[in-house]
Amino acid sequence: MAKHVVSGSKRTVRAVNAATLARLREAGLRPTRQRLALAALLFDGHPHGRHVSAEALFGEVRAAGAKVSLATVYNTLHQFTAAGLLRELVVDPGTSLFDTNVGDHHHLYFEDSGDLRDVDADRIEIKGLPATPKGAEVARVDVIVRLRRRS
Amino acid sequence: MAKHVVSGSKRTVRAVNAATLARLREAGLRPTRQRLALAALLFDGHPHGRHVSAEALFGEVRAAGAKVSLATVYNTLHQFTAAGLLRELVVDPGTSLFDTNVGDHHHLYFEDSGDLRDVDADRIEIKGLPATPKGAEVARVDVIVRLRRRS
DNA sequence: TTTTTAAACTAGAATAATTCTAATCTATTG
DNA sequence: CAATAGATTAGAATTATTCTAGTTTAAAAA
Ligand SMILES: [Mn+2]
Ligand SMILES: [Mn+2]
Ligand SMILES: [Zn+2]
Ligand SMILES: [Zn+2]
Repeated sequence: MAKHVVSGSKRTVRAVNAATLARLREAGLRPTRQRLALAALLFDGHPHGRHVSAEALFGEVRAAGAKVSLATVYNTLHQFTAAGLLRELVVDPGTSLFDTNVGDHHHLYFEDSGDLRDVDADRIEIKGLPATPKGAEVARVDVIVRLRRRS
Repeated sequence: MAKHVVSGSKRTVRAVNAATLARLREAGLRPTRQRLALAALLFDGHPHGRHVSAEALFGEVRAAGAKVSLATVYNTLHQFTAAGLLRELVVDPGTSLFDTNVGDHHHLYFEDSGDLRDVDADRIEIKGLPATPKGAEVARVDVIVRLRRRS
């Protein structure tokens, strides 16, 4: 996988994933140190996508040694969401999750373990929904199947 | 519609909706002044059900002249939910809504107006969902169709 | 009835998630 | 390199919700 060299401030030079860099550039977002670190955690080496909370990602990025504030984590998650790189999603009251899978899909939520699995939208069919009202359009359909241990 | 007389503390006597009283009794919840006031707002005269936030219900109950604390509103909403009289639901990050319709149904959410409409579950059919894993059961399926003004 | 008691209620403090502010820093452009 | 718009940050603020611990009350017992 090709790496590109990006000149940072001073003499710091870091190798950066080309796809990540392209993603940010296309979104009109400057490839800053913080965004690159967060994008790497979000998008690199997760072929099946991931679901992450702001607090959890903050923990990861700090553990990875990058200096990023919590405010920047929130800013970045919302910017990535606005740019279509992420989707925001709520399965439990209280916290948002950010989903790196921005394709049309739904969720299987295991209430006991907290596990969340994707279900491709093109594998399922929803019949009988009321007609979309005149002047409105469907922004998104969210299906969450909540599972618990049997009886 | 029949009213029952309930003896309150001291010499206070209030007329109370019989169905509301029965609902609380069946749930094993004492019909306190506060619960009766909240139940009246939630269940009386809303044939099509309602979706309400804790803060909004708190405003209503105070406007109705009842002295009820916000803590009691939260306690009561959660007790009613545990008793199956309400369902908790999140359409937007940040706040829970409590739904007086506890039948199997889904939602149409108008992002611009904040309006939320029920869609009976038996009018819709969802095909292609993965088989429920062994040892698990479906606790609930939530479908939220998010609508916005066209183009 | 009155008494007793567990349950319920409450104000206010505490917590959790998120957003805001205003000062500092930096990626980009000229 | 210098200028600058955009980005980052610490910490304060806000919002939704929960907790604490003292008070009240509905229901049961006497
Ligand atoms: Mn958000
Ligand atoms: Mn809740
Ligand atoms: Zn997903
Ligand atoms: Zn509903």
